This record gives sequence, C-alpha cells and structure tokens, in this order.
Amino acid sequence: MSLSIYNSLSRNKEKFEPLQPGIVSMYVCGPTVYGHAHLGHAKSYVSFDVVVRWLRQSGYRVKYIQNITDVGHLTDDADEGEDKIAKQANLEKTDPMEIAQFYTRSFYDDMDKLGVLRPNIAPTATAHIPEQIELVEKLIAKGHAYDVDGNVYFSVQSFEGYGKLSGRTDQEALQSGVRVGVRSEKRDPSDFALWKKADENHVMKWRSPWSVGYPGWHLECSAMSMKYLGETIDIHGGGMENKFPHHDCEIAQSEAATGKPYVRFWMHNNMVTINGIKMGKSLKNSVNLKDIFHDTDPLVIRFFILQSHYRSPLDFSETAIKASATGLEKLRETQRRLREQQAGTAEFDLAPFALRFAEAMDDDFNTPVAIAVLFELSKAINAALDRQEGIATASRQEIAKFLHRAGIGVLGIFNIDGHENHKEQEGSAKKLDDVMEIVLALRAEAKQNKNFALSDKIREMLLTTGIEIKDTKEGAVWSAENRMKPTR
RNA sequence: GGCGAAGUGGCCGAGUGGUUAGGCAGAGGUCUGCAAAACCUUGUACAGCGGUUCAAAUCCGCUCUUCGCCUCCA
Repeated sequence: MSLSIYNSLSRNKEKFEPLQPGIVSMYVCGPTVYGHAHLGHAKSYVSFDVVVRWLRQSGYRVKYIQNITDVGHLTDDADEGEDKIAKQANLEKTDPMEIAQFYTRSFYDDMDKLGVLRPNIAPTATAHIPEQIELVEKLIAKGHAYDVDGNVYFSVQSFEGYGKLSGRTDQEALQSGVRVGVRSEKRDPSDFALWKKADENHVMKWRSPWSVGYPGWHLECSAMSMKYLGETIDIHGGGMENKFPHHDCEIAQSEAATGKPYVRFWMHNNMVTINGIKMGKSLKNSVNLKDIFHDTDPLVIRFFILQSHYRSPLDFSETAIKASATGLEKLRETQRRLREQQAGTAEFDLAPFALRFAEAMDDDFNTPVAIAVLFELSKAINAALDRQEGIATASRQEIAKFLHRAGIGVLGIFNIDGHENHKEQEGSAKKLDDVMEIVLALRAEAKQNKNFALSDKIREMLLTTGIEIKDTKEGAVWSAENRMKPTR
C-alpha cells in the first residue's frame, strides 16, 4: 500500500514520497480576512485538513503552513482598484488591522467548529514584509524583475515555462486577451506586480527600496513558504480558481529566484456550487458558515463535504444536507450500539474493512469511498449485534479502536465528546444527564406497569424540547439536538 | 476565442474495459406494546451518435449540454 496523489502539475496521480524521509512540508493558501468564512472555505480547509490527518496517520510528520492574508489585495484588476480590507475598514468605520484581526478570529472560530485542525504555523502577510522585499530584491538582481517609478514588475519573458501549471503557455494568445493601452509602463502586458507604490490615502503601506507601498498579491505565499518550509516543498494546496494566475505567478517568481523547483505536488480542490452555479464572494450567492451552523451541526457539513471527492465540484442544497445528516446519524448510532450492548461471543473480522478504508484514503484521499466502507462496516456490525451471539469483547474493542481512528482521527466526523464521556462533563450538561436518568427510570417503571399512555406521553413531551427517546434492545436511550454540537 | 473539468438510477455521489459502490428517499418484510432504530428483500443507471473490441457506462471520434479559469475569490 502506498499513497498516491493527483498532481495538478503533471495532471496525473503520482506515488507520493516526501523530499525528506518522514517529513512532509505542506503549504495551503489561506483566506483573505475581510469577511466571514463561507462554504467554499469549509470545503477547501476540510479537504486539506483530511489530507494532513491522513499523512500524519500514515506516520509522517507534517509541517503544515496556512497563511492569513491580511494585506488587502485589490478589488478589481490585479493592478487597479481598491484594497479589499481597507474597503471593508471604511465600511465598518475602523482600520484595516482591526478588520483583519476580527475576521481572522471569526475564521478560526468556524474552522474549529468544523473540526479543522489548526496549522502548525499561520503566518500573516503583514508580518513578513521584509521577507517579501528580500525576494523582490533577489529577482531584480537576477534580472527577472524591473522597477518603473516605484512599481516593480516580474518579467514573464525572463522565465521559461510561465503558465505551465494552468497550461497557459502561449504568450501570444495570452496577450491578445489583454486590454490594449491600459498600462504602458510594463514591458510586457503579462508581467505582474511584485511591489506597488501606494498613493496618498492608501492606509496599509511600508517602506521599500523602490517606494512606500505594498506587496503584489502573489508574493506572500512564495516568501512565507520558502521561509518556513524551504525552497522546494512537498505539497502546495489551494482552490482551483487560483491556478491561474496566482499559482503560476508563485511558481515563476519562486523558481526564478532560487533556480529550484518550487513545489513537488500541487493539489487543487474544486468549487462549491449552489444550484449548479459557482458560489463566490463577488457573486451574491455565498453561504455564510455562521448562518448554516445556526441550525445545522457543523460536523454534518464536514461529513457532507467529505462525501464527495475534493477534486469534484460540490453542489449545495437543503435536501443533500438532510440526507447527509441522516447518514451520519446512522454511523453514530452504530457506535452507540457497539458501546452499550452486552459482550457477546462471536468474533468479528474487521481486517477487510480496515484495509479497504486505508486503500481508499491512499488513493488520492478518496473520502467518499472511505465513508462508503464505513457504512458497510456499520451494517455488518449492526447485523452482528442483532444476532444472538453478539460480538466478543476483544473484537468489540478492536472495532471501537478502528472507528475512533477512522471516524475521529482521520475523517473527524464523529463527536469527540458525544455521549461517551458522561462522567467527565460539567455543569448543565452533567445536570441534564442526571435528570434524564431519573426521567428514563420513571418511564421504565411506567412501562413495566404497562402504563403505555404515560410512557408515550413522556416521550412526546420530551420531543417538544428537542430530546428524542428510543427504546432499543439495550434499553432506552436519548439524544438532544443541542448535544450534537462539538465542543471547541 | 484560449485553457481546463464534467454529464451516472427519484435525489446526492464513487468507480471504471467483463464481477454489488455507498448514502438519502420509495416499496415489501422481520423485530417491537407503540414509535424510532436496526436487519432482510427490492431498483439494473451511466447525455446522444458513430467506431475499436470476443466484451464499453468505462477506450477513440464527433455532436449536444453544463460548469470553472482567462479581473479579486477557497
């Protein structure tokens, strides 16, 4: 068994081996923090979260960098328009740094709820201005960049292979699409900005050898990736829409500066669509995570995302979410049964399931297939538990361990708190447990006396508060809607 | 126009030259005081048209349709 990853650069699945044995260096383009996170962020970061988790599960030490873009890049053209963060600051009548900080916290808040592990390092663009300036200096020294009146541009002509990631290598064709006569100071219309001179009322600006200004929008990723992970890294992830120009520019400026390959494996995740149309900030159809979490368990969203492959587009709809919620509940129910049923005698052959799960994950992180294996396992477990012989304790422990590793460790779709840690809970949660224990005892007594009218009434009344009772083989169990929410 | 992705049963969604994906919904059944859950049974799908092959949903060609990128975007 070995891991293969689809490399956007070669457009093929390739066997993955890190450059340094045992250590994986990984960089993923982080969010620009000028608004709350939406479903697209969720898909992207959940997908890469699972990549990191699986790599770690496979025994690698993963050094995972995910930046925070807190320099506003421009609202319009790459070279024109308004700084997005500054614009939001204006709108909210505060300054850019507060905007950046506020939405950074909001971002992590949402990601935590989705069970996305924090990166090892989360560097910000504003804290790495010197590194970015240094990179520009290097490029100028090597003749790959030029300064025109305080603006520095990367010379695309000087770098062979520009556009190799997106396949946009035909410069003639590229240029014919560029608007005529807009900007004459560039030597070539495809050249992109490394450093921009700021005008009078630009708020976020820094001193540089060329002008008081701000870095170009591709620069930070190259500078920070190289600073923390080295000149050649194993994996660079990001959204598909960033292939061109962002990632192609990153490759150009990085490889021109170092003369070494920048990234070994490029991974691109696909887009979220809503009713078949791309969801985007600039379109008005973006779905805010905080709004969804209001009435949907964040882990259902996570599960929903992982039920499709990261390279497939994901179409969001109410019915699809509901179907996912029901399916996830089924898996959790199996866990519950496994935990609560009396020890049996029969052995359970877990190995084939564990193997298929691992094979799916090794095949370019095929989470939908991995989840399908979990469903099949769930069915097999339930069937075994339904039988007289049940499942022997040793087998049960083995299964529980696997489910914990697969469901919590790798996919992160099961609650960590769940109902299993009753004793460790505190405060109102503990109180609720105690009260429910009493209620269920009284109800059991009513049932014992064949007072079904009363027992049914208890069940109905509890349901109005969102607590559901089920009479299972293992006795009455209950679940409450608000208990589904993961702890932070 | 250029670059790229994709069209799978009621819905979502994997896979891929010959063997069951999986989930949700639906139907029938078992169990159960009832309900729920669970289990069993049930669906024979791969846009269209040609071609290659003993065999194609899977490979090739054409057509149609959808989506993304080519301005910021995960």
